[in-house]
Amino acid sequence: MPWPKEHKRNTRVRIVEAAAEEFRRHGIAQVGVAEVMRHAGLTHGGFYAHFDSKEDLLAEAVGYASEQVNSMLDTSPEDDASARHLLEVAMTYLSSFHLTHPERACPVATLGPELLRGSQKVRRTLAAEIRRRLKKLHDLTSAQLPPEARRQQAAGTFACMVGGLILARALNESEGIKFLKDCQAFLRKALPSSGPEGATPKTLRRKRA
Amino acid sequence: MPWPKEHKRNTRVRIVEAAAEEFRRHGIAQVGVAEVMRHAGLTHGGFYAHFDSKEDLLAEAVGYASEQVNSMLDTSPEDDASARHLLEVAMTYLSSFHLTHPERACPVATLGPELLRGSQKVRRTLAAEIRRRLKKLHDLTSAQLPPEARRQQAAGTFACMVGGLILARALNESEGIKFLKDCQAFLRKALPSSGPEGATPKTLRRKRA
DNA sequence: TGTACATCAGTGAACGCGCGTTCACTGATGTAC
DNA sequence: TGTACATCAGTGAACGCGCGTTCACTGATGTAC
Repeated sequence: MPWPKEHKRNTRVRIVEAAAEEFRRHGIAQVGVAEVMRHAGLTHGGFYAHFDSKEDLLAEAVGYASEQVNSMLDTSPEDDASARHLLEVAMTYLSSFHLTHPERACPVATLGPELLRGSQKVRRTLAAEIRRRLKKLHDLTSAQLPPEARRQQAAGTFACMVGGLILARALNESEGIKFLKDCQAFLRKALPSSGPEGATPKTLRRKRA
Repeated sequence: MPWPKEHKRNTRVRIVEAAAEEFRRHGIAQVGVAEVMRHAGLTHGGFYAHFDSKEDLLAEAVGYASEQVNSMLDTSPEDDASARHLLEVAMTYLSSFHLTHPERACPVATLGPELLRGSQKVRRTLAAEIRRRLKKLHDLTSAQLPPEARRQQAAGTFACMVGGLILARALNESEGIKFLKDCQAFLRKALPSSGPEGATPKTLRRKRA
């Protein structure tokens, strides 16, 4: 083998990263294969040695972006505890950082409806990522609640996160940030804390170790 | 004037209607000017006698679609009362009819992020329509609540509506309908009823006349 | 150790299609006489 | 009332650009000897 084993694999990853960033920043139709390749430090001709089509790249980019957001949600800037509450995850999602960095943001919020018009592969990936995130949010709800209540909290919170970010992005920046804060406050009131005493988010943070 | 006065104006409206429907059904990039014109019963050449560009048409189509959704929200299938509660509006928005009819659905949910990449005119129209809807929802909140609570309810409910519909559309139909129902239930619990007694939505319906 | 070689990741010119936009023309309509 | 005319809504061929995709080629690399 004339090339280091991982060389091509690494290049492929670089292309997916570039695509995930550019698609989210500028939209799918607005970003050509050539532009993605340029951002990966390559020329467009080599693209089809890595992917069958632009749509296939898109499907992978969606998976990559979703994974990236999942890890963002798992770690908050102010809180390095490993166990996080549903409410904290929602607060991170509805943060102004997330608002002003579409290139690293949730692909549902940045590309959402566009993805539904993609190939079957793209739609499947999107649906799978949504189910995964939904389950994740569900697992963060209080185990003491009845099953329907947990499902409803996960669904409603997820919806509020996605819709909140999209609507905030459609307004101007300062208006958008205010809108996010209102969504945050709404969820704080809507989501009963894990303890029965109605604790504020601050008191919910549990540090480990 | 060789043609009836309103002839051209009517044609223009037909083009906007066709565009509002096709863009929402298939996406902006997927629907060409020629296709819109065909749906309006015309050929593509005449388009520029009515609009300066596809983007200008899009801006008008967004306004038209938004208005259409506003009137859908103002009238519910089961309730012809003129005064509707915030919760009822949200239930209508999160209905399976709205889910399965993207061509008549809310343009934020069907086109959302795509519109942010449009011309300034498109973005301005979108932002204006969102502010208008937000105000409308705000006015439906209980006047007895403190101002921030009303703002937060309007924002959070709006976010939950938009995000709920988008996420539901990304899942398959039966899964999507379940998801919508969970979002509905979430909002029913989150939104305190106008009366202090915690009435269910049914009891909130006030008929006039 | 050095050199010829085979492999294959990456290059860049080219193709072809779709679509937004333009423009010279057509023909339906109301008006003047 | 009927007819010639001016107007302008609508037609359809054509242009040109961008982009997804293809393909013959290049050249960097590890290997065999």
